[in-house]
Amino acid sequence: MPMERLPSHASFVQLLLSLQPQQQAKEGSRREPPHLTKPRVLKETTNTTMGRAPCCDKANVKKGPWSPEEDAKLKAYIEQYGTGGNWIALPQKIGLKRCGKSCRLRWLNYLRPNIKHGGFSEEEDHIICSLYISIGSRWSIIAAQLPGRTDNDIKNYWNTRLKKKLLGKQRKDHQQQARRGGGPKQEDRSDESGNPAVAGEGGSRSTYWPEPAMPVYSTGQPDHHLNNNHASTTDRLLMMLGGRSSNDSNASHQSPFIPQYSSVPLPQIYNNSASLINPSVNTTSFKEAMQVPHRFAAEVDEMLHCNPVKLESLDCFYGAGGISDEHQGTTTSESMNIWSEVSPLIYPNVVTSYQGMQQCLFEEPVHLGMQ
DNA sequence: AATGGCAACAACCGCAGGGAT
DNA sequence: TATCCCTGCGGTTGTTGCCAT
Repeated sequence: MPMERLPSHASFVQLLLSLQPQQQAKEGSRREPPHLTKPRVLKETTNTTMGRAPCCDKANVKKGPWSPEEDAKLKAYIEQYGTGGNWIALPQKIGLKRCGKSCRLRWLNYLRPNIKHGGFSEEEDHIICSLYISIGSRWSIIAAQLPGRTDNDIKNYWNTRLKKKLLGKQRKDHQQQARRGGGPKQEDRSDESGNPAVAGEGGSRSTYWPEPAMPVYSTGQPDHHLNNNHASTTDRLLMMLGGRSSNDSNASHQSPFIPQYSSVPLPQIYNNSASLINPSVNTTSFKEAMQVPHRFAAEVDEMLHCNPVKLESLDCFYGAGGISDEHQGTTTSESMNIWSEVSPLIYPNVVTSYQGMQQCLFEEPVHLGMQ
């Protein structure tokens, strides 16, 4: 029985509301990477007297890729009887020498009906990016917005492709800039658009970010800062993430994100988005839920500092040609067509978050340390 | 043809949350 | 209330296949 893949607004809000406690727990117990603590040993001997009891008998459990026979067994059983609410006991019933968790994962990520693999569309790319910006690496929530996609799939896709698209473009720009000793130039764009092969899925391992397809966000209010043509994309990203503008004389080369997260009541930013998604939502909980993970901030920070000057490749997060750039033009309307088909859960969330941040910046500078 | 490097994907691991007892 | 057990999640590693040399 496949899970509900298209949650309603209410259920999505519920999901968001459930984020914070988990996040706090995660942050509080962020552990060292396995390679720093202990090697990933295939534990043949398990200590049953200390620590956590193993979920299954590791010695009698098969690991590695699933065979077609195993797949068939598992699928046939679940389709006929369901999981029975107990994954641990399931492999024994079927006669599979697999861990229950492994069975669950195999079913959810591969055998479950209506699963899509590979071939992520540009729309899906942007949905993933948008949600990643909004909520960080909450892959299960992101997956819930992409019918047929699994969190594992999306996670892999992000780690292997999307992230590299950004980083790869950053490096390219950085190199070009180093060669010229100047800032971003118009020919950068024409070079990309004139070379469609590099953006194709097939082949290129040094792909560039595809042509932006996000809508231009209308803030519905005077936007002194963002309508300033001198406002760099860097500034926009910094503000979007709750940091400060690089035009701020106090801006330093330190991470613009992490200190702010630790000291700024960032969730205030999300007031508007909460009420927009569901007016009845408890905004306090929502605000708490929408805290951006520190790890995400650090990651974006790393991207930024790869090339602290030029961030045009991240324009996809804001809209074609930027939010208020003069040359938004036709690309914007085209992208609007694409985005009109996207789940309304996603776009308003990002847009209103952005709005809220602007508001926060202009109305409550004290919260951003801009006093 | 052989080989090394890399990318993509599948799968595993450990932790935290939450329900059941 | 405390404890146990299961599930869900995110991070990470292992495996496979492709490509360049």
